[in-house]
Amino acid sequence: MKTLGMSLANLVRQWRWINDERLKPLGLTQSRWITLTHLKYEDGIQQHQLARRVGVESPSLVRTLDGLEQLGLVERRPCPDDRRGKRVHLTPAVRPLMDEMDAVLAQTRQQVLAGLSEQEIKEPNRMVDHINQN
Amino acid sequence: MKTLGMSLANLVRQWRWINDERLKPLGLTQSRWITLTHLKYEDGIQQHQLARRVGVESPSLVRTLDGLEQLGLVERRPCPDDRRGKRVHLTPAVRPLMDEMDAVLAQTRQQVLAGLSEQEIKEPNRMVDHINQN
DNA sequence: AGGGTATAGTTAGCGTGCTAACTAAATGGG
DNA sequence: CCCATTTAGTTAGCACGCTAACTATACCCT
Repeated sequence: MKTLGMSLANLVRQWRWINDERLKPLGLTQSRWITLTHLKYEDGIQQHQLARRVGVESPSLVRTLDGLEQLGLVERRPCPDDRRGKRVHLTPAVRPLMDEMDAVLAQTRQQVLAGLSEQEIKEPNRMVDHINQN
Repeated sequence: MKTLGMSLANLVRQWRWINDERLKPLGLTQSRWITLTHLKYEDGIQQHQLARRVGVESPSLVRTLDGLEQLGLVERRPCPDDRRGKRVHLTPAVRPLMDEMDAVLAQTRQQVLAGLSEQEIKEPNRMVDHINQN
């Protein structure tokens, strides 16, 4: 009596649990490491764009950034060309964490995906794309 | 810069959003309709067993059942052979909702899965199984 | 230029998952 | 038989998603 949707939801929660458990010593939670991962590739990106990349609404990101800022891992700076906006920058303090974080995430990923082929791994993306057409 | 895990998480959130949006008029939210779906197949099941079926911890289910009980859709009755336990029963009031709920869920499911083969649909379950071995 | 609309960020508050800690009842071993 | 451990349910409080509503700024159109 379990549909695909329920199974997927459980899968996502377990995946999250594994990462959270391992990254807890670093003070990182899921929303935080996802945000850092995106910032690593687009440091200085504007806040609403970052929200889009991460795939959450603005208010969700606000709280995550508040946490990261308190940890001193991230900095919000005013946007030079738009006085409403803020650019988000990584601080030097984040460097030591990054490598360890990446290692943990890679390990989890490998563990979860072991035994699945390239093609099988790409399948869910088709579903995501399909849904996005609504 | 989006990993499979993030894509899956987004997919699950969107799926949930679609169902919640359509079932809102009935007073149902995700945790509620999932619970009802399981109860439909095992009416009178004990609370901790129901939590296992649904795939959540006991405290999560407690709150969901509180809500369903307030709506008059569900009833907690004492367990005859264990004075600690409670059995969860559907009430007659739930009947009119059931059909509509099933229709909405089936429609969403079809919409999300359109264009995917049987085999592709079963793929995620392999992942779930794999993770469960940790 | 001035006024309506749109956009960036925030705050407030809800839904739903979790763990930790508690009570009451069952169970098992000396 | 009694005490220690386990189990069922609950409460309290956190993480993180959302929408609604607010402020400040930008933009656009007459």
